[in-house]
Amino acid sequence: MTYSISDLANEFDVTTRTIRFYEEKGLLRPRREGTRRIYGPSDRTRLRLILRGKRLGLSLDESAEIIGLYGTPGRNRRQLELLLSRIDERRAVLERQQRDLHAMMKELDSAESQCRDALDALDN
Amino acid sequence: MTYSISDLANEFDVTTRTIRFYEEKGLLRPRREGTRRIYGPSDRTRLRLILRGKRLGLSLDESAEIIGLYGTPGRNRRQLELLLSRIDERRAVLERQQRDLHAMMKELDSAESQCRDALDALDN
DNA sequence: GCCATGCTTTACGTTAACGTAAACGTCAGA
DNA sequence: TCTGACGTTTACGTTAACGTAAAGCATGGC
Repeated sequence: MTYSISDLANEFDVTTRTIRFYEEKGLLRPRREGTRRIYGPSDRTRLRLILRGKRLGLSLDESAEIIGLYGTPGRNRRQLELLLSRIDERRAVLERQQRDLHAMMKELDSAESQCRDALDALDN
Repeated sequence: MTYSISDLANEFDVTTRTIRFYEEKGLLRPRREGTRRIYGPSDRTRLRLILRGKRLGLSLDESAEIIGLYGTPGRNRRQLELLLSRIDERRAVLERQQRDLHAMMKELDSAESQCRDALDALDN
């Protein structure tokens, strides 16, 4: 399965400019057919991961780093241990986000309750 | 309880410039004592909410909007219903973030497993 | 009286993540 | 043959969220 740049742009609802920008930043490396970019399934996956990172508020560099964590398990012990600690760091951030998310959810719930109460009061 | 600008800056680990910037953007409204800014508990809370928003990847405008959702339950039915729909929109975003967060967590878990396996293999 | 500390305003600088426009190649279809 | 849809590179523009001076007021301690 291969994709053109606008295939991906349409599927993920971004502009082609955005996709080229990600390539410029080293996040994507499509092969070329002449001058045209040809994206394979792995490119598509990387794009998915980048955009997921964005929705979580990550910078492109951060997304790049995280994507780098999946994949090459490294060679020597030092590298592996460093990798493990990076993973832990990331997890800590995600766990904090989870708590923040829950807190914000609760506040939305309470705001909705108040809102519904006010509406009920209007209905008398 | 009141706070100076550097009290808050220290507590939340941001610069005073950041706090003044938030005020400039209308997100904070400390009272003044002469020319000095004096922050009360509610200002402190707002700052907490803003920074929580940031950790979730929200822009300052988005945080401002969300903070606006808590508080004034609005007057008429139209306003209340509009408020409810805003709340629903926000909740939808948070739910998506929750899914994204879970997915990324799982991938980190799997990366860690692979990493540990590789370490075990080195230990023979 | 003087100096350090902390506050103030004003203003220009910086970075990330694209948007936007210009100018050009290529290829299938009328 | 020419037009329109799609692709390319190059390059300058834009917005958000601060950073970084510069210059000045106030005040408490030595």
